[in-house]
Amino acid sequence: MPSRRADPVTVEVVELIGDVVARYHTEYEHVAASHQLTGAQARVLNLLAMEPLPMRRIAQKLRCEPSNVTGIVDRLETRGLVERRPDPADRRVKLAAPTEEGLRTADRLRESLDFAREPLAGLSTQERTALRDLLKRMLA
Amino acid sequence: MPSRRADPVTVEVVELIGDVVARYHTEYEHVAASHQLTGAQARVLNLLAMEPLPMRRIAQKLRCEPSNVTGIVDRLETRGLVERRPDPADRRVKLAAPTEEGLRTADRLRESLDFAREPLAGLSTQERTALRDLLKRMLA
DNA sequence: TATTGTTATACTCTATAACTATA
DNA sequence: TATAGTTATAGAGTATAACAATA
Repeated sequence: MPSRRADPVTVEVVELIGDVVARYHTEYEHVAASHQLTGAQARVLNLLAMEPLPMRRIAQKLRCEPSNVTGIVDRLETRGLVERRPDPADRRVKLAAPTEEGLRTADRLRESLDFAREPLAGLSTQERTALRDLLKRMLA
Repeated sequence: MPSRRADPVTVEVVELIGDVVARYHTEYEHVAASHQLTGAQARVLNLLAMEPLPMRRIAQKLRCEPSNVTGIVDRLETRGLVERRPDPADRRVKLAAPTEEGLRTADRLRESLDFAREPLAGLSTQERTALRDLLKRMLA
């Protein structure tokens, strides 16, 4: 292998992706903070708004240890945004589910995020389609 | 404003960007960990490998409070990867600079990252160019 | 007076290991 | 015995406020 040095365009794309990542992260944390939530809390609340999940599944989605989820859900529960329910099928399992207020907060969170993520507005439909296809291929 | 609901393609692109962000983050942390560094430490070391910086500037680059940089640089300094130097022009300022070993680590880190980021290899030069231009417009 | 870096403090996220209650 | 969730613990990143040295 004479060299794995990337060509100039690849280097540019990698840097741009770094920019996208930084921007995405900054905006996500900012929107979460505007709802008095940390990034991790916002992610969990958003997950649970789609469907209630066992603690273990949350950890898998977040790619972290199950012990961490206990604290995150604790804090959401203290805030009245999430509640733990027993799983009728397996008494070892606790299902974390959003409360009514949690669902409302998740909705407002998602609206803010849609808005914050709208740097795409400057692209035409054709361009967005092209971007979608390229990103898909890249992640394949 | 009747609705700010995004069109389906935009939703798809936003989700794909979320995937890219997650993947980038995972790989960055993984590569950093393989060098016994946290993500924040790797980012600072990478910054300093480009040029020595005052503590204040590092905080600005990381978008965090200056007090946090003290600890991160402390840990890099304990590891012998970074050193603090006085700024001859302003005795209040401390310049953080990589040691020889720090530069070597930064080089190996960057090589690993180039390799890890190579999902781009599946795209042709034309496609990479198109992706670059779309990302640029998106970030403009 | 204003600025640079640090310290002190408190909170959150993180992983590891040990514990409990179920299965 | 294996699994789900928790607790205990320790390390790291984060923000805020107060401080010393220097400008």
